Amino acid sequence: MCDDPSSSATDPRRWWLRDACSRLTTRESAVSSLSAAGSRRLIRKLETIDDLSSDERSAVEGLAMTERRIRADHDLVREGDRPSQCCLIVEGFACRYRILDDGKRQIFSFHMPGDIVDIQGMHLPVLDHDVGTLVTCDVAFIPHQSLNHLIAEHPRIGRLFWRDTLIDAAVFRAWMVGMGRRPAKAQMAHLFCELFVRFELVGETKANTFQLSATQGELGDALGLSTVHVNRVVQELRAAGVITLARGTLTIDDWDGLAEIGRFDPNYLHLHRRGAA
Amino acid sequence: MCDDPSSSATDPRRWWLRDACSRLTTRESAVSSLSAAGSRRLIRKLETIDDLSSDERSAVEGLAMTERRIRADHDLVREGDRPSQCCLIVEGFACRYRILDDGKRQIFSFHMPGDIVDIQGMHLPVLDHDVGTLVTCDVAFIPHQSLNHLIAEHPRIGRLFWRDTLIDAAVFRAWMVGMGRRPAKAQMAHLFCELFVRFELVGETKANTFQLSATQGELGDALGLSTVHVNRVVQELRAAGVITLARGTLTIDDWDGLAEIGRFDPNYLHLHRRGAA
DNA sequence: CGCCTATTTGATCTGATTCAAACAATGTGG
DNA sequence: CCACATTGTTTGAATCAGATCAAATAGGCG
Repeated sequence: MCDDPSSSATDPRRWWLRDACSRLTTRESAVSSLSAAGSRRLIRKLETIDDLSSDERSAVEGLAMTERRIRADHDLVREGDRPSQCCLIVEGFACRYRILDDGKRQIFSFHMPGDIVDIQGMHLPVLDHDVGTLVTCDVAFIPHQSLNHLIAEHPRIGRLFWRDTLIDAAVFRAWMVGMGRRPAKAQMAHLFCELFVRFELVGETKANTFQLSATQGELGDALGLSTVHVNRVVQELRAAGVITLARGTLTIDDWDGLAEIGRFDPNYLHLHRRGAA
Repeated sequence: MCDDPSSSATDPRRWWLRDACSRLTTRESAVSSLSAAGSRRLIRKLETIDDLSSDERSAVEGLAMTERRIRADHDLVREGDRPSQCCLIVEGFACRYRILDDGKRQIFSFHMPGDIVDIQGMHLPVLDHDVGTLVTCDVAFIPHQSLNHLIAEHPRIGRLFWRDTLIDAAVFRAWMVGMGRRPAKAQMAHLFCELFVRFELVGETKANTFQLSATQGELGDALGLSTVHVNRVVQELRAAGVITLARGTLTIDDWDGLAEIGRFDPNYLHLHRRGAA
């Protein structure tokens, strides 16, 4: 983790984060609690995958969680870490990514309230990529032990986590299609559709609007495009009248049009509840 | 499945498969057995993830399997299927892919003996992509029921499958890095390194050589490149003296050179045994 | 041999990158 | 509350990696 600004500053591969960290002036606030917000978020997320019994819900509420506020552009976990806890996003927006030796970055996924970003750590001892915040986030840390106990007592919840992992992989595949075989405009439209549906599921939309807390450069790192090109494609989508994007707020003005441009078919998200389409 | 050539011929989206299927002159041979070869392959594969006890090994040997020979360019499972069994590759080479509405194809992963290509089907009722053979394959079909029983009796094996799924996702991420942020030459070199390591693990290499049963067009569909460009990049790698590729045989003449070009670091494969590097 | 598919080569085009600079928004300290 | 610093967005111009189109060559096989 990037608690200490100097830790990343000494790592030459982390130049972009070093800059980010050097802006840090105060320490993170570390608040320990059972995080009612955290379990509420997690329950809501799990219920997008399948129903929970009241018994299962209260078991999730019993998870041990330590909630902390993490500033923007800080890592929650790093490649090579051997974590003993999982990170649940309670508020904010985070991403999984990898930095290449030439300084380029590839973002693999975006994460929103309710997402556990490193469930992987429960089964593979060492992480193969980083997870970082894109804005200030409230993050609940859940000991593996506590999760293992939950799953042992409630095997159905274990299966929900497995399904969540598989949906994660399905999202990777959808991104691969965009990067490998689709023009930038379609790829970006598809991403916006995906994010809208996922935000909608966890109650983070207002009408046709949601907070897209990523810069155009960060969108480029996710789509495999340059900042400049992202900007031009955003303008194309604006000109097509399908979206409005300003100051971190994305409004979908014409869902059908956007979905058509992105050839968006939400099947791959394996929604349990009806999607936004 | 594409047992019947006409089934795909009627699907307008399947033009490339229709061509492939129309070549079919004889029916598949369907041989039912307990497939000693299948369980041997599966055991070997699982042991690349973690050790198995002799008890666990014989439990895997007890899995119900029906082995069949499937011709090249046929689907094992299709998007929208609700499979009741898993497909284990016993011999051959297969891939997961998706066809876009403009006829373009994106291949998500390659699969070799020992791989179960649709473990996903055990937890998500409906498949979101296709799986097809690239050459004639021997495939063992294992009922979900039988696998569920195995996992219930041997939870450690269940955890191995979970780890395998997570490694699968790690491979997706590695490909995403290549597609989004690396030049074609590095991306291709990385793929060749990955395939070599994976073939080596399951005993399918001879010295520095393995069968790469994919055309340059298929490699392009995996890398997000055109056939023509694949050809030119292959030639660059040949000229660099790192590989020989002819008639489906890939020889790595200079592992260090190839790994350097592809910035290949096998950590993401989470190998239990020592890799080929 | 003749057919089919895969590989290779050449020429041209284009989507996207890179470089450079202006502009807008937001925040900070005096 | 303004001056200034910082980050993010936008625009323009030049360039390039890789796509596309077209056609030749080479293997593999009945």
